[in-house]
Amino acid sequence: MARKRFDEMPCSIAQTLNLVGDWWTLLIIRDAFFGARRFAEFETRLGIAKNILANRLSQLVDNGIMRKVDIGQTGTHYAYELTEKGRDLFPVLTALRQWGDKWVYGEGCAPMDVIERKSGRPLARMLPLGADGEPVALGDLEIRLKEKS
Amino acid sequence: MARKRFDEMPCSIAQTLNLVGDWWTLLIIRDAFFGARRFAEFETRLGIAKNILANRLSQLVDNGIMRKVDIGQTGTHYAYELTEKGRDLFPVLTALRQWGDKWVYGEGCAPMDVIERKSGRPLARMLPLGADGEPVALGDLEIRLKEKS
DNA sequence: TCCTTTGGTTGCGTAATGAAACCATTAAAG
DNA sequence: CTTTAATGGTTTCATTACGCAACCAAAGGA
Repeated sequence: MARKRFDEMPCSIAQTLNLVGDWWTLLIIRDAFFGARRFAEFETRLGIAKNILANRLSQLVDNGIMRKVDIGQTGTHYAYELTEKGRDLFPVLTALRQWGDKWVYGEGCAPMDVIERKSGRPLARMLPLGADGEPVALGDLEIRLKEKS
Repeated sequence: MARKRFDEMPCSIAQTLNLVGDWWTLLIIRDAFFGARRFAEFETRLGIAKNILANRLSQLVDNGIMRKVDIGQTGTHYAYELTEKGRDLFPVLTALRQWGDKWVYGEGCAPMDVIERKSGRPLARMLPLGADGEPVALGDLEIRLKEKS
């Protein structure tokens, strides 16, 4: 049967995965962060089939995560770029990358570094912090579900 | 054809998605964080088909993200629990949740809050920080690819 | 004028998904 | 001791989505 949707799950994680949680979508967004803008660019960088790419890009545009800009004079050249909503996924990609750096490649063996030009150093490891700015302990967390109105 | 694998992509994001990037896997991990341990618990919480759940759990165990523990005396009761590698995905889930809180539900309308007991307040918004502890500007980043040895 | 580039769409075969039925082992109930 | 239920799956089968390749239309360039 069709892929199951998580639409009805009252959970931000499920909802987010519903929008960007498929095999290719986050990689498209990654390449957009890394500078890809054109249809053909995404195609060759990712090695993705054209129909899948077209489908995913139009979903991303529909969901307000990317925007299709008509460049060139008459309408056969387009650029796809991230909206603010899309750029706001940067923490998600960073968390994924840092996990892979540590657990897939091992500390110091990652195939790519993301460097802050200002300091010349890599980004700090992202950790969920409490209100006081200290890393939280998993055991100190409490999930509070809201009543549905 | 089969789903395309990202095995060969030299990128921590692709590698991480390869391990946890499928439709159900991150939701299984989410429920593990929220206290689910038994096969049937995951099944009813998620509404997932048994074959898919069995498949995903065994993948997670194979990849070292979860561990299958024999509870009960003789071997018909098992608990699935996160390893350290799995618990280390908490930043990923937090980033996904916070994005959905903001962009799907809107600030203050999220269906669940994650509260730090110590302070009684929700976690801070996760942001990629530079080496100096200040949030990074997207424009100030540089990707540095390592040569393959 | 013809050829190439861009950005797709269409068909088709195959793999993965999801529902339901089935099953073996063990605990619990009577 | 026999029967019943629960746990944790496996199997079967229909449906869907993925991936490849071929095709295509509009615009630009030679």
